[in-house]
Amino acid sequence: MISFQPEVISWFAKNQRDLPWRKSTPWGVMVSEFMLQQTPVSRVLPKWEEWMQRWPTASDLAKATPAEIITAWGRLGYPRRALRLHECAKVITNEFDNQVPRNEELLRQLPGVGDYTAAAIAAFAYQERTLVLDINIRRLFSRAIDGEEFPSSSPSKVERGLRDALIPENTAHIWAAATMELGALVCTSRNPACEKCPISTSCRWRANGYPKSTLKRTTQKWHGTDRQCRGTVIQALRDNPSLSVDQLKNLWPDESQIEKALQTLLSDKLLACDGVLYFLPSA
DNA sequence: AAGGCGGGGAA
DNA sequence: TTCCCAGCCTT
Repeated sequence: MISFQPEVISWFAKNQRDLPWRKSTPWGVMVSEFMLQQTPVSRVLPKWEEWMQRWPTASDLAKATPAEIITAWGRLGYPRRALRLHECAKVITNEFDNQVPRNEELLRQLPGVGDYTAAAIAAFAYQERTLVLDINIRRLFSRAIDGEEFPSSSPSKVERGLRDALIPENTAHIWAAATMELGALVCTSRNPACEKCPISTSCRWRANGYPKSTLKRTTQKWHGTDRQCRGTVIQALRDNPSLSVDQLKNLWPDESQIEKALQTLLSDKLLACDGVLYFLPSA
C-alpha cells in the first residue's frame, strides 16, 4: 500500500528549502516552533535570526523581562506565545540544566507546547521517532490517501493511527520534514502544484477528479466589536504609551467594553503601573 | 466540540 | 473582501 515514501524522500533531498533552524540547536528548534505556530515561514525567518542572536540559549531568554520579550516579539502575532516561551525558558533553565527536553511527554507538559510542537521538537531537534501532524502534513495525506481536499478540524484517533503506520523505521524525522515540505511547497491549500508533485500518480484526490471539500471550513475569524475595541486601544497606545485608564475610556462609547479589552490585553501586551498603562512594544 | 487569540500577504 | 498560516488553551 505504501510505495510513495521513496519518491517523497528523494523529492525532499532535491527541493527542500534552506531553513536556518534545520541546522540549529534544540533551543533554536524550539524557538522556531513557537514562532511558526499559525505564522508563515517567511515572516518568522528574520525574527528568528534576531532572537537567536540576542538569546542564544534558554537561560539567556529566562533572564529577560516580559516587557523586553513582548517588544522583541514585535508584530508576529499571538503575543502570548512569547510569554509562554519565556516560561518554558525558565523551566528549562531551572529544572533541565538549560537543555531542551528530548522526551515527547516531558515536552508536552511545558506551557504552549501541544501535541504538534512536542512531536516536532523531539523529531527535529533530537531525531526521535514521533508522529508529527501539522496542517501541511495533514492536508497532504488527506488528499493523497483519503481523497479529501482538506483534513478535519483536528486529528482523530483513527487519523493518528493511520499516519503513524506510514512512518519509516529509522528516518522518522526526515519523513516528517519531507512530508511537511511537500505540503507547504506543492500540496498547498489553494492552487496546489500537482504537476510538480512526486506522488501525483498515486494521489486519490487527483484520481477522483479533485472533488471540492464538503467539510465546513475551520473557524472563520470574525472581527467583532470586542476585537475592534482592543484594536483601538492598541493603536492609541502605540501613539502615546503613557495614556491612563480614564483617557482610554474616552476612546470608546461603551466603557465596559474598554474594561473588558484591558482585561484581555493585560495578560499579554500591556503592563499596568500606578494607573497608567504601558504598551510593551514601545517600552 | 467549539471559540478565542494577531497580523500580514496573497487571491 | 476572504482565506491562509509548522497551534494552543479554555469552556
